[in-house]
Amino acid sequence: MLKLTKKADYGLMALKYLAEHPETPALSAKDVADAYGIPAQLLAKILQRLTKTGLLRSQAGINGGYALARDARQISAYEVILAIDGPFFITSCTKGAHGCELTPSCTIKEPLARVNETIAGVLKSISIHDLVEQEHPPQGGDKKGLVSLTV
Amino acid sequence: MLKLTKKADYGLMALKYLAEHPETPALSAKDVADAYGIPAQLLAKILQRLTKTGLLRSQAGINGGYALARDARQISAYEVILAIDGPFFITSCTKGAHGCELTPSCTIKEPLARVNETIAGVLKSISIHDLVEQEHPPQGGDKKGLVSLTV
DNA sequence: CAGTATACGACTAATTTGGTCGGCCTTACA
DNA sequence: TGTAAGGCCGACCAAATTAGTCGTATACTG
Ligand code: FES
Ligand code: FES
Repeated sequence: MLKLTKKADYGLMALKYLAEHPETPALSAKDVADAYGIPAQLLAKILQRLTKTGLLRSQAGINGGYALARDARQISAYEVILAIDGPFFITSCTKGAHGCELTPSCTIKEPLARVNETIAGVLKSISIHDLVEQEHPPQGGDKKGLVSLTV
Repeated sequence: MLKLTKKADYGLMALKYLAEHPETPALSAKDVADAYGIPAQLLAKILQRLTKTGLLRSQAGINGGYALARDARQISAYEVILAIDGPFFITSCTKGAHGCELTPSCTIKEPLARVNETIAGVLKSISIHDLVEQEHPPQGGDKKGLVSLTV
């Protein structure tokens, strides 16, 4: 409930791993999968998807693999999740398309849509680079990426 | 993905409905279920759970039913969701108990835990009363419950 | 060409969620 | 005092989603 899918998690982990190895021109799906002990074929599919959405660049053939398409700072967690799991809405009813015709009396969705935006905002404010940074977390009064919005 | 379960949704709807009818001493699960067209038995179970966690007061017997245990302002969406779906973590690995022993190398969880807290914070800042209020939403520069935290 | 890698779709398995059923206990009130 | 409206609870089944596998085709390197 209200949690990332494993695929999205894997995706983030992989991107982070790639961000940590900027020297290497490309890392194969297997390399990354082995590093974290996640199913290679599954990760492969995930990376393929990320490639299709433009977050990664791929190279087939020997010594091929994947590399970030942009700087780690320019890739937000939001993009990754979006690419892997598709658009997400906290409310069950999509609202945008045709509303919740079944339960027209329910007005819960409106305020919840804001929660949704808030979450999206937070996710957008986190970049892959941030994930790498916080590897060694105990830094003091850090304050970048301040999120502030009214509910 | 990253969405409320229907149960939680139902629960919020029900609480909102109860909040909208403060005159009546108690509304039966069936009353509420009919009002929104949701399965009565399922709603009943949800309301029972909310009762057990102290958000509702119940009354058995004829003319019995449920009523809010506290003022609508004092019940947060967070509590409701927590009561229905159990504690939620955005990360797959619970982290608290025994960490992610399987993938000790993964440090994704740390920053994501903050996202988790942010979401929880937003949810906590929304009360059932807010849901009722925003029924007729187009009010101007409202600014209560401002959430602000660093990521 | 041989070998290593991505690309992609179909499929199955596992998990989670949604929903139902049946029996029991409590209370109002006729 | 008995009966019907209602809550309470656990077991169970069904549907949906997610996780993971397999097979095959294609691309690149040397
Ligand atoms: S769930 Fe669709 S309007 Fe409430
Ligand atoms: S998923 Fe558990 S540490 Fe990353």
